[in-house]
Amino acid sequence: MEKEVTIYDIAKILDISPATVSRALNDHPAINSKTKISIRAKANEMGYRSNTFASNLRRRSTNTLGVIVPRLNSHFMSAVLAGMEEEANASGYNLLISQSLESAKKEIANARTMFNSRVDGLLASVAYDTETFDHFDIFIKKNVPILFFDRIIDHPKCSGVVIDNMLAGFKATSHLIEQGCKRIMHVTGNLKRNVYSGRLQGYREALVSNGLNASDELVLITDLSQDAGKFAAQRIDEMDDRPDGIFISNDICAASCIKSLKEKGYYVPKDIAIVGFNNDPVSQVIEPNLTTVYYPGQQMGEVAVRSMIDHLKGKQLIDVSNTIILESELIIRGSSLKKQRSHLEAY
Amino acid sequence: MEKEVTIYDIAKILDISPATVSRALNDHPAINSKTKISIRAKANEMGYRSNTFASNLRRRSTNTLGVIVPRLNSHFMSAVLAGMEEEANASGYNLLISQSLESAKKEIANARTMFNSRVDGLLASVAYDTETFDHFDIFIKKNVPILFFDRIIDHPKCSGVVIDNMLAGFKATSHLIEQGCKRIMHVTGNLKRNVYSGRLQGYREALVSNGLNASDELVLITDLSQDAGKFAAQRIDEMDDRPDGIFISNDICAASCIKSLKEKGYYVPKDIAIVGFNNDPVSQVIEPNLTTVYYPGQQMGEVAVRSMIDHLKGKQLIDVSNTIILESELIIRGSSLKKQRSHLEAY
DNA sequence: ATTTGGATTGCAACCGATTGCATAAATTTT
DNA sequence: AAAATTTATGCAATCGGTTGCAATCCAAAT
Repeated sequence: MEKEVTIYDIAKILDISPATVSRALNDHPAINSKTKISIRAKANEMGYRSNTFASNLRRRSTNTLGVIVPRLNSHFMSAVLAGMEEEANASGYNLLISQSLESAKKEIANARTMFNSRVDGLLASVAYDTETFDHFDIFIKKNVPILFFDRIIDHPKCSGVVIDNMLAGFKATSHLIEQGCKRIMHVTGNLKRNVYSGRLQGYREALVSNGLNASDELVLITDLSQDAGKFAAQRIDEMDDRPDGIFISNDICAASCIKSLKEKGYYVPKDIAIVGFNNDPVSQVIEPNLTTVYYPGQQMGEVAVRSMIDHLKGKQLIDVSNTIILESELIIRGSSLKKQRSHLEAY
Repeated sequence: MEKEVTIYDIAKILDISPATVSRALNDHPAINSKTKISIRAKANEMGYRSNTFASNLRRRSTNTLGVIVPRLNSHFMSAVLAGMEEEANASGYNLLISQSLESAKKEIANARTMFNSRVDGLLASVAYDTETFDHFDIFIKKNVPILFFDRIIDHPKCSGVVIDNMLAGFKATSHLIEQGCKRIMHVTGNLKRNVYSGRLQGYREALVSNGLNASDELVLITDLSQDAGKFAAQRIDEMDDRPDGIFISNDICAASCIKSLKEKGYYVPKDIAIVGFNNDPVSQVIEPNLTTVYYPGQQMGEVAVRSMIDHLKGKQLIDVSNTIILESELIIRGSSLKKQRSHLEAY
């Protein structure tokens, strides 16, 4: 184990003070540029690396952002994290990542850990069953900025990065209506979460403005898992008055639902047209290919980190508690096309 | 912004020394248990939180593990990370995660960052085109343990967590042979990576031991992307002597290949049987469902972190440079079943 | 009553970088 | 040439825990 080189070692060799070395390495304007050059050269030569802890301790900041996500292993979240990582890395920030596994309890524990690790800022997408904001209060109190993404909590001191879920839900449903669907079902998740309640609202508005049935019996609240897709298909099979279109808030769930429906002998989209959400890889593999809402994960991650870092560096926009809304886009594929070429893609 | 509480504040109030407070909070055996209790109570009451930097600075360790992966956004890697996160979290370790995006250059930069962040240990799965070990030398020199997982590099000082890729490749290929395939193709990735070279070797052995053609023209080296799947199908379509079975080292690629083959009018598995790798969600959505090799991602992450932490805590097993081999399992689905019920799953 | 030894606690020196203030050196102004 | 600035560097305190070693306390042993 080699001994670590410190600024003291450099100072001693060059016969100057550690303070000067520190300033030189941080490009402080008060240091003569020739001095800087020689110090830097020597530092390199000696294999010096700055001790982050000493620096953090003194400066009282960590250059680390905390990230809490519901699950790491979803296509969407992977994309978000990939974006975050790239952006953070480019600005010299590190990410401390943890997952709540959709449990509020674990989320609370994670928040605590992040807090104790003294992250400079927190990026969070809340769990399925998170009810309160309490566990984030400590951050607010200590002035640590919080930015929510995707699944956000409205709070006067926090900003957020989202898509317009209402609009996305509206577009998805309207598309089904255009394709001739008259009785449209919606399979969604916990309505405490903005993403699901927003989409539901968009779905309802589309129905209402077209004079279609928007009753609660057509809304199925699930955990949007693969099993939930099966369950939905089962449920539909048992209905007297079956839907001719379904808007499902998650592609994995939608794909599994299509699969089950086909097994039960229904034709998609002829009998039932389906629209999913997320543009997950499965949407391009299921037959028929799944119409879905594209949702810019990578970009969401990038934007979230960028806006957090800008905020930390004092460059933040005028409004601290602003919400950034990213575009989403309906990608039309076979699973919803009743009118055009639907016979080709039917099965 | 509230003032942070330190052990000095606690010490002053209780009229004891900071050293005692520090020891009490760390459950040091020399401290009287009653003293401990009262110190802990007071610490809680005052909202004390330990300053990690001061602690790290003094102890010269970070309680942080660095993780370098090729990509964050794959199903397999998400599972690995989820496992790592769980295990690390349970032991009070943090994860610093970065992705190489399959580029050796970025991997080198990431390694440098990890090194400068003074991670206690490094967990890595190397990029597609990593050629040398050089960028990891600094860790070895400073005695920072490195553990490779999945895509490993053999090095006397590093341990690894893998599956038996050769065996998996052998099983997958043998299965195709059992189903009556006589001319089996293999689509794989960069052979510098153990995972691909191992599977290739297993594939060859299965062919050879069954007296089948194991020539190079049947091996297609690609990046295993979706496009590569299309490309493979295209290539097959142009062949004079077409294969009747394909073993593809990645489900995403395999699914896309099946899709393309179907579009070109081939029947799977009747004309061409296919086996993939990874048990990605798409494998259960593609029609016919994809036979694949299950690969315990979550468990791999858990084991990697656990074994790293055990090592760091001095509990490591006798052999420092051991390799842990996890079980993989062939999951048989429709895409390879020529004999049994194949007509049902044919299309 | 004195000694012995384990159980507790305190002292004080770190860990390595940062920074307000003072000082010295170089340059300009008068 | 002396005074006033400007420019560069150093001093020393500080961030908050950790830990080797010494000191103290108290009950058991002699």
